[in-house]
Amino acid sequence: MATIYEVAAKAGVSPATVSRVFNGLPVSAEKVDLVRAASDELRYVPNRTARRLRNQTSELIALLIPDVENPFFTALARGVEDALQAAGYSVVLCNTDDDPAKETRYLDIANSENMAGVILAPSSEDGDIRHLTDHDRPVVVIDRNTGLNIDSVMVDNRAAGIAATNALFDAGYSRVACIAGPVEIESTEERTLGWRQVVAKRGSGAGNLQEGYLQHANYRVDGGRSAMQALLALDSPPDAVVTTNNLMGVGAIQVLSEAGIVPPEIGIAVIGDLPFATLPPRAITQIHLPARHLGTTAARMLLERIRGDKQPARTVVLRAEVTQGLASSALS
Amino acid sequence: MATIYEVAAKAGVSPATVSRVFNGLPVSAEKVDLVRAASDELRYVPNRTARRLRNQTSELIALLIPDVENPFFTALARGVEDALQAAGYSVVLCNTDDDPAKETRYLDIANSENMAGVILAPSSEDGDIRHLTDHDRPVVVIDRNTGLNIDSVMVDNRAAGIAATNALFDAGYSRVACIAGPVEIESTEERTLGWRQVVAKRGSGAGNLQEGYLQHANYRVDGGRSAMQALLALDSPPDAVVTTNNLMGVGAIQVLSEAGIVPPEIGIAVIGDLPFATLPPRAITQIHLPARHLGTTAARMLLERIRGDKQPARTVVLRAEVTQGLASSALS
DNA sequence: AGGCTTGACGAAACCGATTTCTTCCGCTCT
DNA sequence: AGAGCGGAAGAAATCGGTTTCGTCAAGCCT
Repeated sequence: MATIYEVAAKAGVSPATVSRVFNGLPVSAEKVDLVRAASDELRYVPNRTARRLRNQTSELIALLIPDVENPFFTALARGVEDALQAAGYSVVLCNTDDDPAKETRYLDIANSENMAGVILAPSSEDGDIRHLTDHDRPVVVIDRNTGLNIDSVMVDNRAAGIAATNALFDAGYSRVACIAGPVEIESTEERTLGWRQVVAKRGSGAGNLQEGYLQHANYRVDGGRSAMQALLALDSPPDAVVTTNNLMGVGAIQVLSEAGIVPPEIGIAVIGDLPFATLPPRAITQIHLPARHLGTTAARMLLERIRGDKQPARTVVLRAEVTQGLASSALS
Repeated sequence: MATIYEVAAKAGVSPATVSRVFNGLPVSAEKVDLVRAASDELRYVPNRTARRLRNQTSELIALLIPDVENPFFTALARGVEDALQAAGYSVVLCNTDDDPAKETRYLDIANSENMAGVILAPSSEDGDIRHLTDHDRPVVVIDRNTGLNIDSVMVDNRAAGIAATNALFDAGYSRVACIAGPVEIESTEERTLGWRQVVAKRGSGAGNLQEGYLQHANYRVDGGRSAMQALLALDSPPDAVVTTNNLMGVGAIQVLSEAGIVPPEIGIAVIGDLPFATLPPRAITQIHLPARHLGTTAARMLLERIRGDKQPARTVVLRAEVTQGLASSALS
């Protein structure tokens, strides 16, 4: 790797002049040519490490997500990347695996690498977010209330839960269960509250909140599977089910489909998208979470901070959008 | 951010001693205590940029993949991460979006950031891989023949194509079509050759290679959709289809399922995994690509290089594994 | 006791950029 | 003509670590 000194020596100028050429500072046309020729010949690429040590900043932005295998987060990542790429930044994706220790480690890296900013998507447990504000590095948090003075982009999770549940009642189902994620996760709890609220109002008769209709499980496919199996084993199983995330929805649908139960025999509403669903469309109600939009929004807010915006922290709330599934009456 | 100089001043020692304490070099117990106390109090974290400028290396490894939204690549990423994490490295994921320019940009970044190594998964077009060997930085390439002296991990794509096609003939289907990716991509072409080879041998009668049974489309869900629609529109449509990647498989299945055609009325073999499939198991033959294993293997090879292994470049070939689908005879 | 090894540790060089400080040159203005 | 100004460009400081080199004192040997 050629250095700026080698280029300077070859061009017969000082390193300062080479630096000025590369940064567009005023240099005589004659020397510009000399420097360009020398740097081309040596295939000089400025060393970012050295530059960063001096400048105390880079064009790298860290995006921390809990699970690269979850389409919700990869869609979000695309949104982030699209927006930041356009602004000349590069995104490095860090998989925290829902592990606060890994999250903290990557945050430390982002700091000591002098990255330009950080976008943090929630992991199940609260990591040491204080690391962030400490170093006055621009940060945007996605879908998590930190209680700190940090920009955030949220989803209206309560509304999503309400919409999902209402859609099932509207379609004619009456015994609507809920497959929820771990109680520690704020977003899934909010969605569950939305479900509970609608069931309390529209559920049939007195026993509107059937024993066992609320299943907590892990946030992945196998969590959805075991929860659905538990629901099917009930004495009076539900005729419809809401799942509070996409992967649990996949698990639930797998179990039903293995048992030969398909919509509209049962109603299914999934909060989140099923990007690789192989079922006919409209068989399932989906509450589309604006994953990509969350990403672009977070990226734009981060860019404003990087450019020096000092206004108090903002919270932007985005809404989900419903795609209607089949009605229960289609059974007849 | 406290620096090593501030710590040294507070502890009453030289910066060299502080550095030695942090790197486990011999320092008297007394001074170790002084330094630890001072650095704790100042919450000192070594600046990685400065360290790297001196050491010319970091514990960061870049993983370049063409599409973060494709489960094959995210599974691969998990494999890479698992192996490297255990060895004390952190992985940054870069999404090249099948764009040679982006690929080149990330490679340049990996170089000028002095990253410890690079793992490169193929994009459709050949980027400027020569950038890699230039800088004698450890590199492993996944599923692409470079012709250069670079370590690589390959999948036996021909065998996968053969296995997929044989599975359909074995199940009793006789008119087997193929939905292939863009011709430029080597891996999909190899799989297509496998299909062609089996069809030539086992296809019915003279017209064993029906006009239109080979559809080229883009490597995504919509590519699979349009190709499947084209196949259905043929005068004599196939009774089974092989898709040369997972996303095209999803698209094909979606189209079939919308048309009310489900296995075993039609045979489907997908090369790749359908991680979020919502169909009953065994409805579809899957040729499981060892994505995660590809990742761990590549990571391990890279680690050997980072540790100074200088042997000539190696190529490791992994095989896919078949999960059998339903037989055509199940129709009756 | 005197020479020699050994180990701790500070001073200073170094990694490769950027940027300030200075110098130097040519030009304008009175 | 001489003071003053401005632009180009080199010398040197700087970012924050690591590492070499040299010093000094303690311990060991004959």
